[in-house]
Amino acid sequence: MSDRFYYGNVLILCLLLFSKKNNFKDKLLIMINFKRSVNCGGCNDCNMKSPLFSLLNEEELALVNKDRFEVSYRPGEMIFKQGTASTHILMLTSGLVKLYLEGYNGKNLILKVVKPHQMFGGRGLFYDNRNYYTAASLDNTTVCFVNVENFKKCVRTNPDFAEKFIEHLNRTSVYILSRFVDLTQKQMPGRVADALLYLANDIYESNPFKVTLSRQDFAEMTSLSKESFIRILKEFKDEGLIVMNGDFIEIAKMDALKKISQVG
Amino acid sequence: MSDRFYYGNVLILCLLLFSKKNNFKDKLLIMINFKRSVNCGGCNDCNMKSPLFSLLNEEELALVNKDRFEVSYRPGEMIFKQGTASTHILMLTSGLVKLYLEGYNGKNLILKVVKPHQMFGGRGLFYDNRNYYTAASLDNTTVCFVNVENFKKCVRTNPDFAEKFIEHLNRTSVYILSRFVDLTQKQMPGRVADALLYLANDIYESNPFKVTLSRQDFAEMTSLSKESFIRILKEFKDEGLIVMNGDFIEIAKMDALKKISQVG
DNA sequence: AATTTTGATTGATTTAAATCAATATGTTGA
DNA sequence: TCAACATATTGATTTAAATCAATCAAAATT
Repeated sequence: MSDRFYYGNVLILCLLLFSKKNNFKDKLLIMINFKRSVNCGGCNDCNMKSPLFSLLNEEELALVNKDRFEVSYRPGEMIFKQGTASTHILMLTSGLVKLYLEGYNGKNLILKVVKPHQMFGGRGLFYDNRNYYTAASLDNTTVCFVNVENFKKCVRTNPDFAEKFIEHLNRTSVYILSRFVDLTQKQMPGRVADALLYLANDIYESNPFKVTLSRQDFAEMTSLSKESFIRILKEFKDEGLIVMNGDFIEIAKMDALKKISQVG
Repeated sequence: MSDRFYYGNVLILCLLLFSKKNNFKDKLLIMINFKRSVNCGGCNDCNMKSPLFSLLNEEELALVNKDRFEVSYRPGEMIFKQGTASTHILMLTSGLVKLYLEGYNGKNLILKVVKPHQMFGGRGLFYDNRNYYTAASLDNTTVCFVNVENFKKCVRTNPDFAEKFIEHLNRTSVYILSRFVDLTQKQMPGRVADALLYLANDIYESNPFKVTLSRQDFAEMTSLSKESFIRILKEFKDEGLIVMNGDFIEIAKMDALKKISQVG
């Protein structure tokens, strides 16, 4: 655990001790007893960081915590595969994960990138408990596995939790719908612009940003061939829209790129 | 109301009077007091026909029934529009409805076709209560509008209902995901085959079937231009895969068409 | 019945993007 | 340090599908 991370935690602790929000004192007691790991301090971490898990009460939190476990992955490793049984809801503790559909002739389609403290998996929940996409690490990554049966119990006992979970499902769906239109109707420059804006603004939340995606990943994200993606990227570079430096990409003309994204 | 429909109802009534399933006697009492219309006998109809609404108890059913109303549409009429507030969950009582995304330059993308006793709307539920697609009638259609606040109350009070609703959301999502891959990876013949198989097997559930979709609708369903769709359809006809007669299409070689769908 | 309008069909042409092929650059491992 | 391999880039060519332009057929309107 880095020093920065440690001091950050201490700061949050102090702030919360003086606030009455979320029954902090009670939660503190549970926290001390929870299993801890390198990457998180038990479900209380999520309880504070995730708008979903913060809705659980002590008892529910303990239930979720009971069977949870963490796994680390190196870049490129698969976390779960499309078609297999969905036995856990996953929470990304650190790193970056890609969710993709395995299509025809070995062609994949990256649906979205997951960043820390976001949930994934569970699309088959209450349906047929299967995974409908594959998840793979893009980085050194740690993932927390929450038993799906325990999760389901919480959905049943806690209406706020159920509502928030439905919100999560719908938010993801709505995002996928927007990508659906983008990939079927925009042409190459618009789709490449979308991918760059998505990474800078939503995923890495910095500009310039260091990409851990391969060109192949980018291609699967924009539903283009690798070569076509590279060509458009080069055009953007030649036009001064972006600056590339090693693994870093900087969006130099944000407004111009947004315009390309909108025009399609 | 047609005679066939009437006798069908009487038959169901008799069968249920002798069964102990679903507290039928209690429900009968409510039924008599419920608002009735040409197309349905109040929410009890749904209570019997929909796997979702059949999970509601008397009280919840009465709540849902309180503010519900029915509207009829002629072919082509819009039911709700993408971007507007989602104030109701809708249940199709008769006819056929297309759900489509409004994309760029007036191009639409038909997500799915809804058939009677299926629910639609509510994708923005618990999220931002907006409609993320447009719904329009493909036929003479009647739709039952259920107040979204009443629906939400049922989700909170009835965990079985909540679970079934999540199942519905996930089932739809999973279908959309499969279409996502199909439309971005298959080429024209595969997509046209998909559309024909979908209509015959899932929507009209008959072969031959009478199409109420225009060529433009087909194009928006396959993400092709109208002309390209027509060309492939003609190819299929020339090859004897399908037989066309007026508004009717018959899939003559089901296995061959399925093969084309799979190959892409 | 004649006319206008709308939707469906067919053909010719253009365009976007994939594929194929070659080269370059970077990484890993002996 | 250099080979072996993977990944990235660039160029030439092909292909799939859109667009453009007519024509045809079927409704709707006068």
